[in-house]
Amino acid sequence: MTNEKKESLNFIEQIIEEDINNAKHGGRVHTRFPPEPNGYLHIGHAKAITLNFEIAQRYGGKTNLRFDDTNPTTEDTEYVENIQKDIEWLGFQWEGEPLYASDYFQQLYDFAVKLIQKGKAYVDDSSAEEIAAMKGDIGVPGKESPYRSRSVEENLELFAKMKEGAFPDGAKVLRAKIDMGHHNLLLRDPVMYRIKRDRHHRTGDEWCIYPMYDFAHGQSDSIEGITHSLCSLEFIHHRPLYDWFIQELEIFPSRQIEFARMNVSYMITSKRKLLKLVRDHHVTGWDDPRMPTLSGMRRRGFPPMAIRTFCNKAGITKRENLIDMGLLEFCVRDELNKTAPRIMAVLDPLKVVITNYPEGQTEQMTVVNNPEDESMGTREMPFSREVYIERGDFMEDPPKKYFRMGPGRNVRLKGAYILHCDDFVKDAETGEVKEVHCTYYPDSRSGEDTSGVKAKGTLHWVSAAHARTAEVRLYDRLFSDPTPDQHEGKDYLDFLNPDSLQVLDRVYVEPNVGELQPGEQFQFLRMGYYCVDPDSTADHLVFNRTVTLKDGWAKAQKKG
RNA sequence: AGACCCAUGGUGUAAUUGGCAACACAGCAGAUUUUGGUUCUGUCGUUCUAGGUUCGAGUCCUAGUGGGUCUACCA
Repeated sequence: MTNEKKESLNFIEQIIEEDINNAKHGGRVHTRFPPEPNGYLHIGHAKAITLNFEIAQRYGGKTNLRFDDTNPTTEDTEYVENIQKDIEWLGFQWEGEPLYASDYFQQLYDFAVKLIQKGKAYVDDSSAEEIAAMKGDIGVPGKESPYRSRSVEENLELFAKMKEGAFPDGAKVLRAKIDMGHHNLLLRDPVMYRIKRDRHHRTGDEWCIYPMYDFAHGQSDSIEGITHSLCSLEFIHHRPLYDWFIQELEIFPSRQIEFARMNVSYMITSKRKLLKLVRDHHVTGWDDPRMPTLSGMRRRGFPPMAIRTFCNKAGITKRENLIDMGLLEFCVRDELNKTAPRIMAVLDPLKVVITNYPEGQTEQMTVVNNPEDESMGTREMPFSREVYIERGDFMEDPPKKYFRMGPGRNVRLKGAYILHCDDFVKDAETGEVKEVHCTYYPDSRSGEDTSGVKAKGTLHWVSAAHARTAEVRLYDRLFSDPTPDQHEGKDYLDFLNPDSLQVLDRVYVEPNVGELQPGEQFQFLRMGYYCVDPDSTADHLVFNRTVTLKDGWAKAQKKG
């Protein structure tokens, strides 16, 4: 093996390697990704998914997909399906079939009975309000419930009746008997089971009692033999409870390890806030290309590998973090630069007439598809007397450092000829430049240029007679503030970027792009990366802007 | 108020576990370029504070400061 630089380990990898070295669990590594099927996956989930799957892969382990479906009121199979699709899109495959916490309802019930028999759980008749009132406060001990000292027999009987449906919703709960004075509120006799008669998306009406997160998650981990249960920092206070149940139940000791969730500037990940964006039509849906959801980023054209690279670059620690969205964009560009074929498209067309080019003549110009990857080959582009260039590539009176077209200047059309700009025509009313007149140097053809003419710059272009028309949707960040939901007294909706979507309906695209499939990605030369939207049809092409190219000229201009 | 977690350039993450603080992104300057892209080179800038242990502290100890989390029959 080569002696490469020793790769540094994050703190979770360090724990795992230590466990492997100590032959803990026979050196086995088994992780899980445990979404609740009540919403769409977003960039934050991508981090958890990437971590769980890649870390298991790295140590020859496995990763389960387990739906944490213990709350029938909010959960649905629609989410189950989309979540699976998103994980597969990222390129991961879970071990075996998808698993469900609801598969373990009977086992969980039996666990609860065991705890009752040990005198470690009791049925409480108190209302939710009473339980909250008796909970105490931060720094203030709670009070024990009057039902806390029921006999094991009575508890067993009442719990069985709860299951049979003898009591109305909310009438009783099963609680763990731990310590009402504990400084960790979660250890003040946490609720294990509640009565709820909602129809469950998988078990239907089979159950009317459902376990709470704390009495389902760790137990499910244990049942599946999960060795390292990775979760975000907000569960750190749950760990003593996680461990307490495992110890009292005497079951497989999964270990919970917490890491800081990833925050990305200009993005929000609150399910509630995302839902509101959809409900109030600030976006077109969960898969709107501006959404931080995986389905949104997919539609936007972010390659899954770029998202994974981004998650890895963000790293794993226990600190609060705010990662620059620029890093995500860098990962997207870096990936697309290698993989996306170049085509030419003129977003804001300006007609150029080549006055010395024969009318009715067409030449085929050979253009490389990707200078980064020769194997992607070349294509032919028709060239004729009238072409479109980008309006921004012409200036009546350009400054010295402007490397584009202006009166008297020579500019190359990429892959074609060098043009000399002779004249331009303005609209009498608006003053807008309508047309530019040029002459071409016949011996300057790309690849066989003997003209000796120096071009000021190189422009992309499309032959007017051959161009295809397309709609292009220019997307920008959804919010104008890096942390829209972190401002006191202001709502995140106050920071919605009014220019997050701009629709161009008369874009000219070079003709030889073939049959376009939704999701297909291109670099519009000099303009950015674009992908075919699912709305696109053979008659009406629709492209989404994934991300712009890095633009040194724009930056220089901004500086003035 | 109590408990718990955290603190390294603008941002994020490292530092062979006590031995010359580095990598990436962003920024700046330049070279190359038939994409003002890519690539390449250079450059800017970092250990929260105060004590202590030590030959030696980003790393260990104490205190402080700052930030975060926790009182759902949600997950």
